[in-house]
Amino acid sequence: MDNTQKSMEKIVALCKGRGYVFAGSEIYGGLANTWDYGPLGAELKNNVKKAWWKRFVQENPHNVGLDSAILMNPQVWVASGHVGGFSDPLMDCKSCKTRHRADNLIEEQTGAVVTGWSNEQMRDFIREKGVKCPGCSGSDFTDIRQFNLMFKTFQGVTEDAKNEVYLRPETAQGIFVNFANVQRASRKKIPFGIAQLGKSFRNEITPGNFIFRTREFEQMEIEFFCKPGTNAEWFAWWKEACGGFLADLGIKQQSLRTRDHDKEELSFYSEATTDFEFLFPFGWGELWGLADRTDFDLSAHMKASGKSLEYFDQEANEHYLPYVIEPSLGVERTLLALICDAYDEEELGEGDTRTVMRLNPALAPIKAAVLPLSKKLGEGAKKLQKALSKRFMTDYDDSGAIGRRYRRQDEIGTPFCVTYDFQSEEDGRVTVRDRDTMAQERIPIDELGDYIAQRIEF
RNA sequence: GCGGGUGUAGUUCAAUGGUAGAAUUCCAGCCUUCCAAGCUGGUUACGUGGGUUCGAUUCCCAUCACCCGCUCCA
Repeated sequence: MDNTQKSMEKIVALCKGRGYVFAGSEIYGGLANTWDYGPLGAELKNNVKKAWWKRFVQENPHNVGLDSAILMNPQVWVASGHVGGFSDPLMDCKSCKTRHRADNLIEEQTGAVVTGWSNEQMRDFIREKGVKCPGCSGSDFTDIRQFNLMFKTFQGVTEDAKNEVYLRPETAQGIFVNFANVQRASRKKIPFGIAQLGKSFRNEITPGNFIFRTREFEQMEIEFFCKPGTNAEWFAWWKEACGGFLADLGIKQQSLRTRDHDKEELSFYSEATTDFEFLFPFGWGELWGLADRTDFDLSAHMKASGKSLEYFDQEANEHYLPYVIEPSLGVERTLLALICDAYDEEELGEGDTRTVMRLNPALAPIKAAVLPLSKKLGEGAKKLQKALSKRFMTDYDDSGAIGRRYRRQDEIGTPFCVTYDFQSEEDGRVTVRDRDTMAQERIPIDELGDYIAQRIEF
């Protein structure tokens, strides 16, 4: 089944009903676009982050980790271009009610380069040249308003402009400003990468599609520093690595595509950009952005801070400013992609269906559920669950018929259901039922932990 | 933010100017030796705030949230 045939409503309902994702601040009527992760969502999210960290920090010989502050010196955002460039001049067409970026309209229709223009200059220019609305060809626009995508807040107790700080709109800058620190402390040689995982905030004009685009989100970013001239090679390496990681997470091949940006679409500082796009029920959406950012960021910070961020290559006996390959992945988007891909309604015949989340066992929130066949078997079953919980997230369910309990676990993606029956008391074995194949196997209780561990390794 | 649409149990859907019913889910009990069985009982809803009215879930207004577009991006 293609993901576009799946119903986003059903997926959202399941997420809410079973404790993956709740609407934020719900008892107060909610707060737009905020989502809270329930018991299962918190597990899944952690598992995704752990998998990423394991693959790209723990197992990768080049990379090290970092956890930098969300609040940074405002000059960082001036240097990075976010204060000036991370805001859009928007205006609405009064007749057809569509919204447009003033700078884009001018550049498209007149060829004029508007860099550095004030909003008033653009407004007057639009009126003078009769720039038209692409929607209705009219030219009756509202005034231009600036939408800065960065959240502002105040550091310290007084709310004056001096203490104004921003919530970071990306984790990347924390890496760039620590480039020299990390290189020195870790004694890493180029090529090497710095990985960081954390929250970022963007005051998006139009968020939406459940947890796909939110104003508060978590990123998994790597800045990979390499010698200028080797960047294309490393870009190709990372493209491979990103695709491999997504495949290993369990993203289906037919749900994924890559899209290389062409020259016109590229950011002015980028030599190459590839988007990994996922087929959500609402269409293709970007999951992972891979960009060759040249030395744009380090060079900007070097200029603005006056501190050298050059790298000295002992072997070649030369100084240079490294180029950067940036794979930037959204945690919530990955989570949503995994859930959408895993969601399945399976026909069992005679009108009977079961909802199954075919999550990668390594990522599943609950690894094993212990289900005593009868409540009378509670003592032995609870003992078993206690032993398993030393190693894995487990669940225990003795309520209702056994079939119903299997279905509950199917719905939340638990890979293994362990049934403790009357015979278990005698022979010390339990029935392990596989979520995907529904096959059953008798396993000795003392081998159960290893049995599960082997099957959930990432 | 602008335009359009929508708001009744966790979910899906009723009814009504006189304060709401069902299915399913969930919980408890009985029964039950492996895939949503059965029986009994139970919890849970008119998004929020005003207005009109003797009385509003129903009519009006505002607000909040969600969905679809515009725009942006991980």
